[in-house]
Amino acid sequence: MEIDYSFLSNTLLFRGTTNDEIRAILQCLQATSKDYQKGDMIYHAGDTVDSIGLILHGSVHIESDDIWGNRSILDHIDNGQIFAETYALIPGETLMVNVVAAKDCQILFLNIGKFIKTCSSNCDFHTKVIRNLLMIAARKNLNLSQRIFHTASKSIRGRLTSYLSQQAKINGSYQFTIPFNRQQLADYLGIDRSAMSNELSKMQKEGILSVQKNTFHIF
Amino acid sequence: MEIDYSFLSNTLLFRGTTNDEIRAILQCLQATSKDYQKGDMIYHAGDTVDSIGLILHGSVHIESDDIWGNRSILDHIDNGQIFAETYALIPGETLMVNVVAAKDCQILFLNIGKFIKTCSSNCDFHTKVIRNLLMIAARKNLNLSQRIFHTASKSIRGRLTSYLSQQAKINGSYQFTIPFNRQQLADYLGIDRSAMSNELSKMQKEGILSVQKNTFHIF
DNA sequence: AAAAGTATGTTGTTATAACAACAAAAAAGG
DNA sequence: CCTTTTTTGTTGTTATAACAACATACTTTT
Repeated sequence: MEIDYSFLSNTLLFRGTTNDEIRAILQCLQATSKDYQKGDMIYHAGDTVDSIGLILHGSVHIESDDIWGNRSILDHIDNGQIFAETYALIPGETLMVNVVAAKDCQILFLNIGKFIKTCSSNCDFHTKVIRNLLMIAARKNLNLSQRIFHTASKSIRGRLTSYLSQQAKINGSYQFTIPFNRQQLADYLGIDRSAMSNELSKMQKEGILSVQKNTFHIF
Repeated sequence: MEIDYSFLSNTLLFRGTTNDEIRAILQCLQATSKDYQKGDMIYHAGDTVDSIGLILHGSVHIESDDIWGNRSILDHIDNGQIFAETYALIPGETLMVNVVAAKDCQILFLNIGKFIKTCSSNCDFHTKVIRNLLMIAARKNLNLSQRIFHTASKSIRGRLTSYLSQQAKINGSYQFTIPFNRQQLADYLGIDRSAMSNELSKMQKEGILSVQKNTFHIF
């Protein structure tokens, strides 16, 4: 397996490690890589896993199929990011979701479950990876909490204002651009797209905000 | 400060550490304890924090006040558990919620932010605490993901079946008892209590399930 | 045991969001 | 540049959940 160390050392997981350390860690983590074609299922709902996936090339979707067969995309994971770390860390916990290749991709699998539990060599670089994992988990936690927060209101208006207020705060400006199109924003907030469009129109008529494409201006 | 080492060594954060190690860790984490009376605000929304709280006695609520002053309880943290770890780990991130004493309580504050960033002594017991923190974060992650999952459906029926199916699976039985009363379940699923009661009645009439208090039986 | 306080179920009304269907605008492709 | 596809906005209808108000059951207190 050809390893691109400079790529890995720029990922959140390996941040702050040297090439030598990465080499050692990959050994510990029993790293293997595998290629997938767009649409391939990488992990199935119901699987138990002990390896996280790190995306070397391409991207994946975290998807959920409900009982009626409706597929919804819960998350998009890009190049350099990891997935399934929660499930790899908690032994025996079954995946609620599918992981599907969004593009052709190459995944590096790292057996983190075994690593956490049994790898005895408590060297410096072990701690680095665990710290990095902790920071990734904390960040993910924050994102999940925020989403729950923004969907707490029962009205479309309430959810929009919650989300948009936060975006304004993050950007430090009443004018900002969001990383979603309308459908994605509606999915994120758990509401119907057309109803949301309608509400945004009303808010513009009321003079609360203005929108051009993904750029919002709150008054 | 009197430290109850046997209590601490039974918490998830200090699991697997000896009394001597706990003593050293508390030093590193600049541990201080403080007493609060029921209703006291421990952390305010908008604060930035670098210390996590570990509950020595009592319990706290994670609360949110919306713009209209409606207070909703997002989480209940008990004796031995920690709070604010996400915010302590991510520098500069402001709290979205209030932490309020649910009972008279004693909180041990641990400066984890500084610890993660600057504490240089990478000893065995440091790694233990970080590992424990990672496991706590992963578990929290899973809980948040599951809540998002159960609130993904737009109908009350859908949310109930999602939640109840999972409970049945966790308990390995079609008969199980949930840790919520009706109001708490409704809050968790983000729906109106009376509407939920109504839906549960319908489901019972349809012969899908039966309920007595918090005990469900799915057919 | 009575009284007060909570929790739960029931019902009817109302507001609102989902849904469907389409038009208009924007982006992508040839 | 024209065609096709995708995205967004608009409208009307319908289903449904929120809400309010109350009755009943269950707890807790004294």
